[in-house]
Amino acid sequence: MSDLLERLRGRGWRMTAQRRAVAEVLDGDHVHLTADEVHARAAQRLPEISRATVYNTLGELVALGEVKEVSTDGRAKRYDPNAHQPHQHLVCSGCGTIRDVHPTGDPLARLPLEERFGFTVAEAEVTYRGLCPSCA
Amino acid sequence: MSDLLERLRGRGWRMTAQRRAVAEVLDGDHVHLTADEVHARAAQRLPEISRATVYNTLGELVALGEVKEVSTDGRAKRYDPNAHQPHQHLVCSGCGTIRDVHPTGDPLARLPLEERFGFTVAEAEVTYRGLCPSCA
DNA sequence: ATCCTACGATGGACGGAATCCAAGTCAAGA
DNA sequence: TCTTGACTTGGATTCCGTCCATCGTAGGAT
Repeated sequence: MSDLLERLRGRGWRMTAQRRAVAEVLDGDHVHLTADEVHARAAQRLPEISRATVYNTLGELVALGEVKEVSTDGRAKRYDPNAHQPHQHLVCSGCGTIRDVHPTGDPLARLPLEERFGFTVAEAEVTYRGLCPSCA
Repeated sequence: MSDLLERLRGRGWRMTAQRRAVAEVLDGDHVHLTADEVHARAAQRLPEISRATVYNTLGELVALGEVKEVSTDGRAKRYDPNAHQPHQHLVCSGCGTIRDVHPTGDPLARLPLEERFGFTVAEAEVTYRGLCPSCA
């Protein structure tokens, strides 16, 4: 149990059993769970927890920068607890598994000013697609 | 791109008024329309065209590689008729509009071998996020 | 320790996007 | 022109996620 709960408390989070359950689920393995999967795991500890609460809590964690959202083509969003280390994703086109990867350099720097069209560009998200060893 | 219909016919596509209407919508400006927008524009020519047909046809065009799907967080997918020229996307977090952009260098080259975990990496998709001039 | 109250939780209704399905229609080869 | 299987239709359905009115409770105040 890391200091995630401590950080949240320090930011004025009102600590409830539900929020603790969700935070503890995400604090575990570095997998990329959907909101429903988070709900299922949280419900093992706290059977009455509602889906709405899980969505609310995930949204708050994202807003606080403790968790990142990963949107995978049309399916349910996934939530990535590895938010403090910048990284990108490698997705297997066969089975859909996601791995965190760390490309070199800053992808933002690759977009020249004249290609920004007046946008205030905040981030660059890179998704590598391919086949994992077992699907190849 | 006006030979799109020819290419499709050459691939054994049965040419119907509905498919022609959808293909002609995409053959126009290089904007990134949602399925509903494609439906609305196709319906100007062919008032009774159904949403299901638009979805079917878009799916077929994607499978044929004539159109690319662009999934933008939580919003409706957009369809990119510019499928033959490699490019990346700049997305406005405010209104969802998408622009094609051309970063320098090859994003694939930035993923070191030891970060590929045995995957056969086929492509890198980069999404730049920010605010467009009117949303800023 | 107890009280208060504003913030959080609940779950059912709701909404948008996309898919499914059974029935009707029609393009195009014979 | 006929035939047939591919295509179209629109309504129902699923999947994800949000909204909302109501109830519960964490934690500061007393």
